Amino acid sequence: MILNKTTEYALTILGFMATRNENMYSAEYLHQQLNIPCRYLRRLLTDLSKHGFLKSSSVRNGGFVFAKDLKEINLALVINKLEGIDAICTCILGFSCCIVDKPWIMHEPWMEARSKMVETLTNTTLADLKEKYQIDPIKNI
Amino acid sequence: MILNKTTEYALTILGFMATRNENMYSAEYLHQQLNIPCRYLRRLLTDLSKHGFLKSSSVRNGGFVFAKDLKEINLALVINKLEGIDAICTCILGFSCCIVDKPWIMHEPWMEARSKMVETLTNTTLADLKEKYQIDPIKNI
DNA sequence: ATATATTACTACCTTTTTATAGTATTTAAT
DNA sequence: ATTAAATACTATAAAAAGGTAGTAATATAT
Repeated sequence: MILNKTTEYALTILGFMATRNENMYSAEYLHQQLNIPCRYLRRLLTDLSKHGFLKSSSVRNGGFVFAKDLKEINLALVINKLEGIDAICTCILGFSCCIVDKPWIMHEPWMEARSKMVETLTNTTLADLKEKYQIDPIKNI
Repeated sequence: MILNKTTEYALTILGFMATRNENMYSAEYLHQQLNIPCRYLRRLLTDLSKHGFLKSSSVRNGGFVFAKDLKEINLALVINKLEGIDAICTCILGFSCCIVDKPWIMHEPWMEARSKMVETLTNTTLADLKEKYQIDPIKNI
């Protein structure tokens, strides 16, 4: 009931980028700012590009920028892409031992709890975070 | 944002036990019914006893029964005991990279989403599940 | 054209989680 | 006292997640 590290990193990266006004973020820069293991961070940035959140330019002074409008990226979307919630589960509703004709006893309370969480996460976009937490690039710490 | 297997197993076991009317559940019986790896299940049952949810009797015709009233066991409690949510986090609020004077940008939306989930899970006890899903021991499948 | 600052790919290592195996312990029924 | 049906303990194996290293690819500034 907690995010895994990879997802935590991804949210940290996207949240950081969303609340600054740089026009390009290199892996090296993000590594310095966010204290995420360097090589793992790079791999994750590539993944975030493949997932369509970022686009990369591997050129001098290159790095990563958002591939779409911040309004279009909500937190549930990021979590789903990274944790593959839809893909992993044999049961469309979330649990391996939960099958259609003999559902898991915990199915209903769990899904109720989970859907409330997902609702909140879906309603929060990176644009919302930017609005709330934007950091002035001049006194950028 | 998904439960780990161990927690899933634990909820499955406790939910199963809560909705039947046997007076004793052996590891072997639970294994047959729930399709959880046998040896792992046994260890988990011991853990659930140590956590105070069950009590065991290692005697002929022994097994496991609840150690307390079903009303006193809510789902958040089980999850917390198994996933050690309180213990793991250096930040009291849930994230390793989130420190008091420089909180994680995602802190607020994540905590809001999470607390809604926890609220629902806290409000669901095994007694509620029993009431809703109790299975007649005669036609017990 | 070349050098350079960057990302991309692939293989591998480490740590954590999940699962198994062997043996010891418990205690009621006999 | 012995047997037997159960759990308890400890070590280890297998699988998954997290992290590292080396090298290739990209394409612009020079």
